[in-house]
Amino acid sequence: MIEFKILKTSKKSWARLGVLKTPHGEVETPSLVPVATQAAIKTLPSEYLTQIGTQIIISNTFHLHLKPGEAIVKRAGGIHKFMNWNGPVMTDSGGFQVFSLGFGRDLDLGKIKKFFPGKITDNQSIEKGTQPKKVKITEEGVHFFSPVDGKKLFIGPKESIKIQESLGADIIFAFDECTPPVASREYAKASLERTHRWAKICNQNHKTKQALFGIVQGSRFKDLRKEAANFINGLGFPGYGIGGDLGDNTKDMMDILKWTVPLLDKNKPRHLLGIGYLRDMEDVVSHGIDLFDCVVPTLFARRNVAFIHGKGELSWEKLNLRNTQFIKDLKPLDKKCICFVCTNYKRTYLAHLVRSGEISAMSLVTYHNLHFFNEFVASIRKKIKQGKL
RNA sequence: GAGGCAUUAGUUUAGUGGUAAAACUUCGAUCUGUGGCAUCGACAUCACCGGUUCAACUCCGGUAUGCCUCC
Repeated sequence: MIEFKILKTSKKSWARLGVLKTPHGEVETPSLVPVATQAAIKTLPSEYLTQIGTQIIISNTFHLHLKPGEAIVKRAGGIHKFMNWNGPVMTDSGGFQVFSLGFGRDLDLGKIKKFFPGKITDNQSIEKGTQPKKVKITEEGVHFFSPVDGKKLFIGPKESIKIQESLGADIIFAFDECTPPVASREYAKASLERTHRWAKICNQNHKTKQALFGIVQGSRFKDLRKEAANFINGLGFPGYGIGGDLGDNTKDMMDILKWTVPLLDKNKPRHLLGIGYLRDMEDVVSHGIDLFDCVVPTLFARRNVAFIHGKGELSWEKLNLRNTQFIKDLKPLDKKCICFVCTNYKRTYLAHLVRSGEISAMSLVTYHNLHFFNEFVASIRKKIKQGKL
């Protein structure tokens, strides 16, 4: 079980400061949840997570089911022992893979709509009844293929819950369909109704003391989002995820939060699924979000992009360590950063590692980026505490 | 000295009588509940000098350089 304690509610916005208590420790909220898809923060040993301010991580049902299989994780004593991380853990339900391996793969697009020349047009939309090419979505669940070996597999609400119970995370998510950003209203409505039926099934089949979060879908449509928030709120989950496509830009995303957040039980934590640009973080928090997971700090690190302090407080810059200028740069990665990497390594060396294809480049930048993001969120918490947000 | 073959992007190679293709490198950009450590751009007076032709990187001759064979 979890317990969510709100320490302070902002008078200026919907932001709040809280503590989320789990069987594996406490999380100060708002908090970033780094992504450990395959029970690993890529390139980083679990021991390092604490020193970079990580309080909770999220792993993935679909991927762990494929490899190594939940039985193996259970046999090892559950996901915490399996990966030697004794802090709080969430598992995503596999609902995102319905999208990422389905329409996302077909159209080569992410869940925030962007213009991809030649792939989609402005007015293209996915109509009700359409299926992705390789994934088949039915009333009972979803027929997937394994990205590892192409093998077919089926995951529905019951299966997802069962797998997540075997994995043993502190917080688990209901199985949903993450809808594509080009879904028509009719598609989104039909999908939402099915996601709601699945949410009920997840709730009924859930037997353990793990906290099961319901997920609010509804795409970019106001009435559907409100309907979703009301419905999910009515099922009595101990927390909520807000997922699916979140419009075309930050403003749309904020609109969606404005529609949904007020309809959710204010005493329960709200998790914004998959969102975490530094650019949006204050906005997201001021619209009432307590937790959010994002691959940006870790994924960008492996693409040689480091995030560093900008001039002011809560300002930042992006550094592409591949750029020529850094090979001769004797400055630390981020002179305002106190992390292990910034206090010990110079840009010239990191740039060299990047150019030489040394694996440690990814590791060191991942370490720094997570430190930076965690510190960034800590500054936001401080701002709420001081009444500035 | 004679003969043969070769010379195309930084590198390694395609290719065609109508101003060039790929991989890697280099330069830059992108990435939001992570199938891929990826994706998308940029970068060449086709060794040099002549000739044939409406048109030559392509055909012909010469020069240079390299490799091979023979004397």
